[in-house]
Amino acid sequence: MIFQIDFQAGKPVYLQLADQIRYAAACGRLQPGEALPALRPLSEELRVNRNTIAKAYAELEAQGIVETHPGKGCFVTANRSPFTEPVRKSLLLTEIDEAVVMAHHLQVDKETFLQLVRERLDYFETKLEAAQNGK
Amino acid sequence: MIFQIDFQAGKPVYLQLADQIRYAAACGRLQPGEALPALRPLSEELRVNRNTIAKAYAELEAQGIVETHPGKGCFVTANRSPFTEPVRKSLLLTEIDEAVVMAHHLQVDKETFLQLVRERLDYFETKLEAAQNGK
DNA sequence: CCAACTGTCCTACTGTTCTATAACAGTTAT
DNA sequence: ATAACTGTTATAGAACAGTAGGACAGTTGG
Repeated sequence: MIFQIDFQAGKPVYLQLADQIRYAAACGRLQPGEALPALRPLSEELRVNRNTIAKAYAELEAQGIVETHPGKGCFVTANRSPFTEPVRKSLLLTEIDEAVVMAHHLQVDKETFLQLVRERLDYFETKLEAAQNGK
Repeated sequence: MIFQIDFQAGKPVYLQLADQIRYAAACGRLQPGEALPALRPLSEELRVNRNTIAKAYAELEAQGIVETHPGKGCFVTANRSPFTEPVRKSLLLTEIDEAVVMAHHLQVDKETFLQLVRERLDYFETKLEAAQNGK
């Protein structure tokens, strides 16, 4: 379990960490029910304050990706979003539009873009299956 | 030309504005060569400081979407990214992965996701063609 | 030239992020 | 019970990002 923080990236450390955990959960490297590293050990490993780790975990809890239990730890949840169906669809469309708009400005054509999306979907699917069979 | 700022969104105003202009350029509502609103009039209309508008324009200039000329104004550029091909592909993959990861946590399956992406691509394509024929 | 417009620069205030520290409360194994 | 873990809360301070207003410099049309 190793996370990589870039202190010169401009992006807040707690968001970098939250992104990486969210990513790991999506590709099965972190399984539902699995415990995240405790605040203090991880804060030492990443050379970051405890509160910064706690803020990342709080961020993920707000998104329904982990649950924290005082005294026990922070655990990856089984997949369930705290948002209603219309809200989830709206959130996802916003994210998709950002990618589509970026593709336009980077002059990536429609078919190339769709091919990239398929590749990434397959990649995550493969990773997920491998992680589930492995355990 | 009307932009909509949400002061309670948590997202910085200058980024909200940059996003909307980038979006408008991608769907042809803003054409290459067209001038953006001047700093002061737009800052009055949106009830924000001139410098906030200027920061949004600077953000877009760094992404190669607009060019500003002191004394003249800020203009939408013909489509050309300031980044090299590998950098552009990496930027786009990061954006795509964010959407794919979000789809996973929102429990949107692969086929539904792909269908949403196709819909949005078609939507932008249609908008772009309509804008180009209209002018 | 000059008035009215354009964007730019500098300074200041505010909120956020991160750090650091301390004290607190729940859980677990001994 | 106690020791050693877990996360939580509160506080303070430094560094930085976001926003704002005044003064400045380039451009344009009368």
